[in-house]
Order: sequence, then C-alpha cells, then structure tokens
Amino acid sequence: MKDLDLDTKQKAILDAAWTAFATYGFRKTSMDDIARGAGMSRAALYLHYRNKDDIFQTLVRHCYDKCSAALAAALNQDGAVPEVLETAVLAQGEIVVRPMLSSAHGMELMEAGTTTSSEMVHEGEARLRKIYADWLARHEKAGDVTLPGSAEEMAALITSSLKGAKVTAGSYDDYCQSVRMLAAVFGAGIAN
Amino acid sequence: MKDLDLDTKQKAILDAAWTAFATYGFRKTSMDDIARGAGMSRAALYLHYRNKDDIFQTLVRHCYDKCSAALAAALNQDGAVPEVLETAVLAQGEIVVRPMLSSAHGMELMEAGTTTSSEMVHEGEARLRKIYADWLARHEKAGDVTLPGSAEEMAALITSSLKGAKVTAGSYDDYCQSVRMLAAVFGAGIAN
DNA sequence: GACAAAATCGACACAAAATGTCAAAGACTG
DNA sequence: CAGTCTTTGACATTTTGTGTCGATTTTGTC
Repeated sequence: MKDLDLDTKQKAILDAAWTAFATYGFRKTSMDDIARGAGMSRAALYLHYRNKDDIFQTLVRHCYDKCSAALAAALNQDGAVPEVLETAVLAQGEIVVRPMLSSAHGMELMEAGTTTSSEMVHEGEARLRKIYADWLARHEKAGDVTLPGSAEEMAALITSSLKGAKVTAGSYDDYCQSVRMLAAVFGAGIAN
Repeated sequence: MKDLDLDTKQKAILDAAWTAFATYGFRKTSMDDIARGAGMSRAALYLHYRNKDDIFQTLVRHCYDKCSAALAAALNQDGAVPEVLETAVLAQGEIVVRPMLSSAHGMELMEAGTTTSSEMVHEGEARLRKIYADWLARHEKAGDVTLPGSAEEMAALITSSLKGAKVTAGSYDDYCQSVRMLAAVFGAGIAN
C-alpha cells in the first residue's frame, strides 16, 4: 500500500467526520470521535489534519466541489432557460442545502461553516457564481436572454437569492418550493 | 404563582432534557445544555434534580406512565382478542419504541436506560406486565381465551417478545411489522 | 411596607474530557 | 536486517463539566 491507500484513508476520515458532525454537531464532536470513526488513533488523525477546523474546511471544500460539478452539469443540459435554471438550482440544493435543513445539527454546521472556514465558503460561493455567470454570458451571446446588468451581477443576484431562501426556509421542502418559484421568476424575467 | 408553576417548570426541564438527549445523546448532553434549554442556570437545575441520571430516571418514569396509560386504554376497548391485542401493542410501541428507533441517538439512550436507571425500567416493565396480565385474566374468566399457563406468565411472554422485537428491529416500520405478526400469532393461539 | 421562605444566580474548587505533541514500537520494502 | 514510513500510547496542557455555597432577588403573607 503506497499511494492507493491515501485516497481510501482520506475518504474514511472525511466520511467519519461528516457522520460525527451530522450526529453530534460541530461543537460536541471530538477528534477522538472522528478518529475512532475512521478506524485510527487520534494521533494518526493529527498526521493528516491540524485540527477540527482543518477537517471541517476540507469537508466544506469537497462539498463545494460536488456542488460546482452538479451545477455545471445541470446548466450544460439543453433546454429552455427557465427549465434549465430550475433543474440547476434544485441540483445544487440537493447537495448543500438538503443535509443542512434535514439534519438536527444543520444550523450549527452552517454557523461553523461561516465562522471557522469563511475563506473556503467565500471561494466556493465565488466558484458557483462564476458557473452561473458563464452560463448566463453564453446564453446572452446566443441571444437567448436579455440581462438587466452584467452576467456577473445577475449571477450574484441568483446566488444571493438562493442563500436567502436557504436561511429562511423551515424545511428542505420549503426551500425547494421557494427555489422553484425563484427559478421561474428569474427565468421568465430574462428569457427572450 | 404557587403550585401551578411547579408543574410548568418541571415540564420545561423535562422537555429540555428530552430535547437535549435526543439531539446529542446521553453522554454528550451536559447539565448546562438542559439548564439553558429550560431557561435557567445550572445551579437552579441542581435545586430540582441531583444530577443527569436523576433527570433521566424521571424521564423514563414519565415515559412508562404514558405508556401504561396508552396500553390500558387500548386494552379496555371492545373487540376481538387478536385485534385488540394488535392495537394495544402498537399503541404501546408508538410511545417508547418510535422515539428510540427513529432518533439518531436512540440506541445510546436505550443503553443509558438499562444502566443508569435499571430500577425504573424494571418497575415500568412490571407495570406493563401487570396491565397485560389483568386483561388476560379478565378474558380468561369470561371464557374468551384459553391460556397455556397463568395470566402472569402469558403477560411476561408478550412483553419479553416485544422487547425482542425492539432490540432486533432495524427501523420503526420493521418493528411494527414484527409486532403485528406477533399479535396475530398470540391472538390466534389463545382466542377461543 | 416588612418579614420569612423559596427560588435563582455567580463563582469557586475539583473532576473529567479534549487537545496537540513526541519518542518509541510496528510494518513494509529493498 | 537496515532503512523508511506509519501508527500509536502516553504525557502535559488546556478546556469543559460538575456539584456546592453564600449572596441576591423574588414571592407570598401579614
């Protein structure tokens, strides 16, 4: 076992970390919880990550990776602008928002996300904005949409509205409903 | 406010305790979690309960209270023996088993129940057995059922089988299915 | 309003748990 | 079996939780 196991081990750690965070919340999760969950000693865990924040940041980064991929894939589908937009925002929410709003500790984890790894979150949000912006610019060039401002501004509007829906919604179903309406309104507002 | 508020405060404490136990599990719940949840200081909480175990025991006792009441009510309904039995065991499970099997920390709480307050659990189980036994004896006297042993023995058989279903089942739905079959078999086996 | 009783809190001393580190023991390779 | 890399038990330190007590406020009664 030389290089192949590195990925496996990393995955075990991050899986265990996610499980522990979802089960106990960020505050009540100890490094020992994560280490035992990943089948190793605490000391070994410190060989891979500096501390709990470090693990959490990595988790957040991976989350944005998955989210960006899902979003980009959804936006690359063919179809009318409003429908594609709806599919895309829902695909995005499926990954980040669902676990947050359906877990008992989702709120605390969101809090932890914004405080301990605001760097990661900002960068991740920027990536999502960029994906929306590229998509919008592409469709603007093709004459499918008319934007009231730049593609970047419109992308920022979309992502900030989504964030609003997230922090407001009481449940994941609420969120989906809000977001569907949002996609419909935005889509109708910009489509030619 | 003289006597009325005692109940209110007690209720606040027990509600907060239950919420905290369900959210964090027994081990990770601190007295401060409960105190804050009940809107008081830790010191005030110690005026009402000696420690965490004490609170938990009270919670267990209240649980058996509710459970006994639901069971007795269900068994007092008119109807054929197998049907009444099914309704009763399901009503009983609705209260104790459901929260256990659907919560993320149900297993740990069950563990805590058997270790820190085995007294309470034994007494509670005995009360449930008594309720079954009384019901069985009543129907035996009326000639509705024929028991292979004493009413107490039959009651013990029922409750132990239910406990088995509880610890075996993977989900609450599994449990309900097992218990339904159990009620059908027992009912058919003793009804005249 | 004055008084006693009960309830509540801040703070303290102590206990337990979590953290981060390191020397030493294992496991694998050549 | 020597060398390298990984893992760990154990330690000192910090942080969190516990149970108690005197001071303070609130409550009910006269």
